[in-house]
Amino acid sequence: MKVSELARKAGVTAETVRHYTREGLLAPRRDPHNGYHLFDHTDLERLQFIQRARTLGFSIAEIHQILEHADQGDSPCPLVRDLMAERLPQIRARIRELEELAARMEQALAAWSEMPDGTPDGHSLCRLIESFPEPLSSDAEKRPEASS
Amino acid sequence: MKVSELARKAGVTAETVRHYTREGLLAPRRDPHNGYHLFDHTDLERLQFIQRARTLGFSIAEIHQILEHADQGDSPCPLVRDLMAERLPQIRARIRELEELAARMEQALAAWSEMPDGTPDGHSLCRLIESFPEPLSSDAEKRPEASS
DNA sequence: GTAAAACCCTTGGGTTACACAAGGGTCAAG
DNA sequence: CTTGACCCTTGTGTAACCCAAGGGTTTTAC
Repeated sequence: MKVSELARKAGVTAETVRHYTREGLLAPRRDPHNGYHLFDHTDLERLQFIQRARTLGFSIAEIHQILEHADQGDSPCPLVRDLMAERLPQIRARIRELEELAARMEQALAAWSEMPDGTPDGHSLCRLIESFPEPLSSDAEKRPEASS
Repeated sequence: MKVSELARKAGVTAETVRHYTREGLLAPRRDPHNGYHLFDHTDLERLQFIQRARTLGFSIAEIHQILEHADQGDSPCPLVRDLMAERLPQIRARIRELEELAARMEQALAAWSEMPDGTPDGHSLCRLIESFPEPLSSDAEKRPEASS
């Protein structure tokens, strides 16, 4: 099958399939006549595997490692376990950070009602933001993805 | 003061200061003699404001808007409130996603003990991953930042 | 007084996981 | 045989910086 059919069966875009192919996660045959990528059933399984791994938080680079192990006949499972054990506390930490962030924002919104909007006067831009504690210089705080 | 001094006082890297300057968040004077950026106290306040806003989840582009409002003498507070009200549910949603992710990973690690590692056999790459439910094609699940 | 250390500048490339557009070849249907 | 639907590759953009290179400047130390 060709790119779009594989993409449809797996529920991803054709661009994603091409991306994975470029990155070497998928290695389809080529139609020698026109250069089209030709995928088979194992490619579909592989793609579904990739998707499951993505929902488990693995990066493309990590999945690449996992697939290489498997392709060499080695069990990738120990690697997978190590990666998970490494990532899990990071996720937990991230959750805590975001919870603190949400708490700060709620606190800010609540404080609003008791604070006049106030025009910036050269010493204050927005009290609402300025009234927050200065971020400790050595903080483990990482930015959330502000993807509005 | 010069770049490094401002950076040190605010607890960021000199690169970050230069980045904000390039992006127009900071507009230091220039030493006409050598072209160095020259910051004053209001730049330090501005930078600290930026940092607080960052810990509140605002993007650089949003902070740019906020600062522009303030620079024109308008109160940026209503804008800030709108942005927060918009972002907060996104943060909450993100927390839920990450919690589900963490739960899946824990489930996976727990399931491990009852599952042999198993060499990939052409139909299975890693049961641990494959035993997870197929991601529903239309999922709102966004990837966590796998920055190990 | 001068040489090395420490800073400053700009430009350009790298990071993640794709999305999107351009420019052009291929293929099935009418 | 001409659309329209695909396919290909290549290049660009995204967020918020980090880092290196190449080259000027200032400060410090001997």
